[in-house]
Amino acid sequence: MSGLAREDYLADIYRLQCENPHDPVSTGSVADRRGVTAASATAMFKRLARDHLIVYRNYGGVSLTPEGQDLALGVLRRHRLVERFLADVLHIPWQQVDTYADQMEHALPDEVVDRMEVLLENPYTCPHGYPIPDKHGHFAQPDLILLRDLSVGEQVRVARVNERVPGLLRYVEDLGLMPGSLLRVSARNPVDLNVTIETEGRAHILGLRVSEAIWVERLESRG
Amino acid sequence: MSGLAREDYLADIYRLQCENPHDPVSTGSVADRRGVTAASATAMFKRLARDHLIVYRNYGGVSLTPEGQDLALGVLRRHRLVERFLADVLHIPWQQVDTYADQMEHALPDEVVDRMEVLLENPYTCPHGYPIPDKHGHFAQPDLILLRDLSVGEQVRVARVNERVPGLLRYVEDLGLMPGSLLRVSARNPVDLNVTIETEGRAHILGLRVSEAIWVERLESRG
DNA sequence: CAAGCGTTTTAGACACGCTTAAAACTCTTT
DNA sequence: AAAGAGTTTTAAGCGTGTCTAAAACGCTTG
Repeated sequence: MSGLAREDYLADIYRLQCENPHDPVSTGSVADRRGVTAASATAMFKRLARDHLIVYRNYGGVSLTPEGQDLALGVLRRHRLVERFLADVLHIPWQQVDTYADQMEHALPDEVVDRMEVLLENPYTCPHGYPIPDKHGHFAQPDLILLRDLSVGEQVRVARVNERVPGLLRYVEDLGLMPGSLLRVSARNPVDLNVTIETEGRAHILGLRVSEAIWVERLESRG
Repeated sequence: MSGLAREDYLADIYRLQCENPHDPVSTGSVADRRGVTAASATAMFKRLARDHLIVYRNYGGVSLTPEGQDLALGVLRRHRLVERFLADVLHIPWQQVDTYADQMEHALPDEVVDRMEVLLENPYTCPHGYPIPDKHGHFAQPDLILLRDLSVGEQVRVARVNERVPGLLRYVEDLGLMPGSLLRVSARNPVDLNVTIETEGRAHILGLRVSEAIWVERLESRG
């Protein structure tokens, strides 16, 4: 009845769609993300398409139907609320909450998720800065820029850190660049694309792998 | 790899074993408890026996191996800690926590369960009074008596209420007979087996269905 | 435009977990 | 001891979700 893996596929399709909104999501990218073979992804696509949760054309990738997107947003809501819960209530390090939330998110009754939301006082992002959809699938979409794309001298606040880049969370924590941290771009190297930033009085040189995994928001300018 | 339903079967076999420690657990009783057909239970028994988690003889019922019992106790631990968590932290009514915990218990990583235990300050019973095994499967086994078996005049404390008797939790709550409540047996009817009790100044007549679903402990008598 | 490479789909297989229907067994009852 | 009732097991089938190996496709390159 329920279908356990289905929702995971839908959520991953949604995430991939967001990362690259222009083209449809390829079989291989979903298979990679889920850690299964392309053949398995194809088989799942057929089931999801049969149930009108995705649109699937042979050799042409997939996209979510409105119905599929609703389900995907529900999974993301559960996932990110659970992450917040694990971090804020159970004090589990933020490096681990994504993995744990992946395991837990399917089994949680709606009422439990809703009560967690109340307990947490309606957070609107997960600990890594991704938005938490409300019960109707709505969520804030603030104007964020990749750290990679900043100019020298800009002062910004860290808003989001990609939780699926191996080792990044640990690294970012050591540097004091968690969501909410303030930083200033003090230099850019146009050849190797390194970015030098200053935060809490210390300077750090960030490579491309890092600077394109961190989103920031410009500080409100007055006047 | 993991096997989702397997653990449910093991836990239910354990529960049934406790209810009737003398004979082995029958196929039908497990099937009833799990809400599946006897054929399904038989099929699962073969898988569990193949993996040395139960001992299974054709037409002869099943019993847990030490390994199977360890797993079963782990499930019970998770189940009852989650119940406590749902009741105490998320304030979900105790009538519902058993159902929700059933859904959640498989998906919870050990670390999450352990942190819940710390947050709850190491409770040793679930909200209905069943003991919570520790990480090694050990748990307190206090001397409890069925309310059914009390004599007139005895003063006792409610210790445990069977959470799987339909409607009982609601009924018991209305009567003020939650675990911890004190009561005195004021009469017994030897024909219809009704028991009359007094609690908080009010008297109630309890039928057999109720009196054999509530365990009590005798109050410490001072020497 | 054809060759070739990488991606995707098909084909065939398997484990899990469930079903119904029929056969086998056990136990009680006469 | 045979009959019958109730329980349990077998048999056959279905959906999910995965795999490997082989075939089909599509795109880039010579």
